[in-house]
Amino acid sequence: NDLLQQLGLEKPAVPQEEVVKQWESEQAQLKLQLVEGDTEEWQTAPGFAGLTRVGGVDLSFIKGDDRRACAQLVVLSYPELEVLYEDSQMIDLGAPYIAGFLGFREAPCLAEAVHRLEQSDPSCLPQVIFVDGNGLFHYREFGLACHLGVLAGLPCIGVAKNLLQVDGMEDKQEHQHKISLLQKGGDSFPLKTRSGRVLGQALRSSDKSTKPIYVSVGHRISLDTALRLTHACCKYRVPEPIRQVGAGKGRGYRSVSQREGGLKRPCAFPLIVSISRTPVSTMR
DNA sequence: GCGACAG
DNA sequence: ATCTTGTCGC
Repeated sequence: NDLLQQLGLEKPAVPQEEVVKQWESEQAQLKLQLVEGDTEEWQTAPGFAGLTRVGGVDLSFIKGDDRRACAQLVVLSYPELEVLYEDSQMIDLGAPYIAGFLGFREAPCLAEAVHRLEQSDPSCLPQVIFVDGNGLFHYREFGLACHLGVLAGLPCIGVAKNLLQVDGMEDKQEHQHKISLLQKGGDSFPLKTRSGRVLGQALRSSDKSTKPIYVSVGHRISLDTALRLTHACCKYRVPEPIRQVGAGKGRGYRSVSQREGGLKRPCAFPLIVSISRTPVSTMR
């Protein structure tokens, strides 16, 4: 393999079929550790009393390169939704993107980001993490949000911006019709499997957005709690924790104080702990 | 051949 | 995921 790399050639490719087969069994294995219901006191408390930190994670890529990416974790205060902590790290993805197996590509590096914070300042760990992608609303009921939840051992909520065609849930037209019935922010309808099991909820996250977001359980939270908290974290269509992660794309070198508005008050936490080694100009 | 395909 | 300008609407 070293010789092949020196010659600029690719390593012998493992048949994707084999990889998928392996990953399917790994998903089934990890799924055994999944916890579907509420496990924290704040989750059932009125107004989510006791919840003070919500997290968001995401990966962003450089145009032509599907291997190099910037993995980010942000922690926001709740209910203020102000940024308390931000971690950006350039990483090299080992795994390719295969629909239904996003977790193998993204979960490991995101779990590492959580681990870094766990080591540096556990008191700043998020009590729940919003994940860009599905949780139980998935072909085998184990999407990225479940995957990360199990790896990190933290409550996670899956939020997808596009509908994943799971099962034979229903006609696309019937789905569109239900969407048209969502009148205001907070309105939602269940995403049921053919057997009647509810895997998620389509949520109109704000009054202004017509296109819903798809919320599902990741880990250690109930769907009802996930839905209510997601709505509570939406100023715009995308939940603030995930939106703020996006706001940090390509800004690995910039200090937070240079960002719009800067800090509104002193913060006990370091804002950027790890450093992106990719020049800002190459991002986005 | 055509549609589907989270990020 | 990423590439991209304007445009329509509140």
